[in-house]
Amino acid sequence: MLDLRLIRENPKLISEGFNRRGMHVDLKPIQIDIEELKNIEETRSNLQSKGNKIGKEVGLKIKSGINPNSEELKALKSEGIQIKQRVAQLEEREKSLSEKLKTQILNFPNIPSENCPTGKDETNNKEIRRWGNPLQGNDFKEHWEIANNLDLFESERSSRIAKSRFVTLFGQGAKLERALINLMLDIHIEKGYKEVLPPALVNTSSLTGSGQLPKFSEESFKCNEDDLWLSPTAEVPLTALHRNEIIPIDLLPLKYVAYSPCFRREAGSYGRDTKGLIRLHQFNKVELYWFSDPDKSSEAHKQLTLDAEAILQILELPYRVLELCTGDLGFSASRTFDLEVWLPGSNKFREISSCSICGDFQARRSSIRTKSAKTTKLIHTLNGSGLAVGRTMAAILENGQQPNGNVTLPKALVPYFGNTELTRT
RNA sequence: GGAGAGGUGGCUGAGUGGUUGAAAGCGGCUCCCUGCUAAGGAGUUACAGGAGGUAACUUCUGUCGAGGGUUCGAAUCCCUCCCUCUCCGCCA
Repeated sequence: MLDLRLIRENPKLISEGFNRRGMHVDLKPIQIDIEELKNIEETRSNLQSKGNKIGKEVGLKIKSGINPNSEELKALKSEGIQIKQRVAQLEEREKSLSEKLKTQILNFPNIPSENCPTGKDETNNKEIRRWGNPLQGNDFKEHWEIANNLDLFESERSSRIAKSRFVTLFGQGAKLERALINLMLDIHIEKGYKEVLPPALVNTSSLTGSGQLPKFSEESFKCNEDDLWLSPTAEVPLTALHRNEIIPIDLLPLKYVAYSPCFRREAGSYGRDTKGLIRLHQFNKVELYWFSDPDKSSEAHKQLTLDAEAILQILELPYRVLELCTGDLGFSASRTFDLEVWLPGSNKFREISSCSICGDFQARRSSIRTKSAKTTKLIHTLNGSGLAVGRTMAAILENGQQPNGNVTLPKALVPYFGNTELTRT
């Protein structure tokens, strides 16, 4: 959420930020509403002040022994009633105005960081670095073919259980998923992250706090009987973990790593990535999350990205790092580095992690602050996958595939999996 | 799901209609005294928003789980909801 005060005092900064995202919003009407709201608040609080004084006066007079039914007191009381009625009128207007403003502002995305390159869409993203040697050739199979051969998972019967875009893992496939989750968690814990296993269902406030609501309600599954949604990413419960808190500055940064199943409706992606593990309604993810001192968040962003990259390196998976341009930036992010893993079967890089700094955007929505000696200020939040587990499995299958149909596993995974390769059983 | 109890400041915990934003204690901070592993004394210590001032600061409003209501006046009375705890039932 953007700062009301900033909209009031520096609307240019905001509209320029929106322009860089390719959005054009006229802030004038909002500014007018903010101004009116301010004026109403002022008159209202003056009236209340008057009312409070009358209340006290009545109390004192009664105490001093004046007849409670005297004309003097009656007059005071009726003045009190009148004030109360006028206050009620003002409050009504105030409430509808501030609700209107709030919904508008909750629908505004974050302002891109000045470091974020301006661009129209994903074609303007900037490659920053590469790691590893991508396998090239025409003989590489896509991961679902490999998996099918090894009986790792099945999609068709999963739609019997649930619907399309769900997958059921079997045998070595299930075990590999488990091994990957454990490896990722262990490595991050080793680096000082605190492990969290959050609820998979989250309420409306949590989704609003991290930016998924109100704008993207069609992206998440909702439980109709309750104020609960299936969490689309652990970013949501992790942000909500410290909602309405003031975190002492010497405790920062708080670094969390969370494994969670993630649920997404994938509305509007019919026909895309219908095969395999790339785009599912339910997938597993290990998420990295920082609550950072706002003065140190830029450095934190780089570190978080490196921590996510470390998993790819340990798993010997070639990848590249992209800096997203303003046109491809997510709603809550002010700057994002995407990690894309190499998939030789389809001969391209695929997103496997998105490492974003959100500045105070989520912190303002969720009211998460820090306190140093004198001042209280909003903290900065950062998140990134470390990594998306299903896509990691796809990458391991495609990069480790052998001509005989087996898959050689990265060395680091062997202790977790208990074998050096996946074989036909 | 049924019955009961309760939700107050960083924490513990008073407060059942009138200068109570809230006693007391703990903790935190500042200063003083003393000087050796400690103790004592004084002061200070919630959050949000508005107005005024370069600023230190002053001032107004709101906030005692949330939202309504009664009243000139509510932490205190009434209603609804949420949450926590205890007992019973059910359940992985």
